[in-house]
Amino acid sequence: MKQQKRQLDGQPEPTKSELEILQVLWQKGPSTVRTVNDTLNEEMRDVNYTSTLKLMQIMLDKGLLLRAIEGKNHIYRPAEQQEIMQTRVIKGLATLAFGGSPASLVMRVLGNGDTSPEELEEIKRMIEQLEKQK
Amino acid sequence: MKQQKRQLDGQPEPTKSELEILQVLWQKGPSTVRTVNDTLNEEMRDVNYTSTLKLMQIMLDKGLLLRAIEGKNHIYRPAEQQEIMQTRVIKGLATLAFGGSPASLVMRVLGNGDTSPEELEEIKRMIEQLEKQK
DNA sequence: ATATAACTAAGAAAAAATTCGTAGGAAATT
DNA sequence: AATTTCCTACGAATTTTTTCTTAGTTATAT
Repeated sequence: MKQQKRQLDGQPEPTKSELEILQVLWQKGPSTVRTVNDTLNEEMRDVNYTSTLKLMQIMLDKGLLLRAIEGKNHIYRPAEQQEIMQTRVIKGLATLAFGGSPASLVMRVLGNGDTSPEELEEIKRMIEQLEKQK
Repeated sequence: MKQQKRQLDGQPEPTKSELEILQVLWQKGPSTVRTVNDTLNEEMRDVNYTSTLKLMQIMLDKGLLLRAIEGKNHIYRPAEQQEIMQTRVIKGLATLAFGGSPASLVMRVLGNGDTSPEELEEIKRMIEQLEKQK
């Protein structure tokens, strides 16, 4: 009777390991545990297959993932769009470390210097777009 | 022989609760545990005094905080500048949820719509500054 | 001087997150 | 049909993070 806690109160907040898995799924689209696990091991760090499996089952339980059953395999996919989830975790971090101000978070990233000139241009264009819509 | 782990390998990554405490210290400057705890209780959530104390001691241990002893009281302050630490945690999140691209993180925040026109202007000015420096 | 209040220290408990081991079933291979 | 391989399920152990309890010290006030 505690299993569904996250589903009920507010939106589910993925943990760090959960974010890693979500990122793989966003990249590759719906995938089996095997695929996710292989990707994690290639691109990030050593994880045991059953650890990934267990975590994905927990995420299913929390409502972070959905799955379809195809024969013997299970195919998982994120329950939320990447955009929505990214926005959610950013807001969480802004609250925690930036006095709740996403804008100051942006300033910090930009001030940090590893944004390329092309990216800066792109961001500027986006701002101009936003200002037009106003 | 495990206590100093974080100090040795890489930079210390604050946990969520630790970030809350850092945020108070960044806001108010060097403070006693009492002050930090009161602030947490007023502005964020209920925490027991000794919980805050314990956590700050752990943070001292990890090298996240420094302290000066004044008579009976201990005055804590962040070991790192706010800018540095914020940059660090942002990069962590970018790695975890944005494919390592801080710029796409910025786009996500801006696209999200709760940045005020004034803030947008400010960000745009900042970008122009950055482009000049180039 | 005694009591009260405010502080630190530190171990332990509790909660949350992560990893692992084992069991069992289905499919493929020999 | 037996063996090997690959999968899921799931409890349990581990690790990390957070909270709390108790003890002891110092200052302050009565």
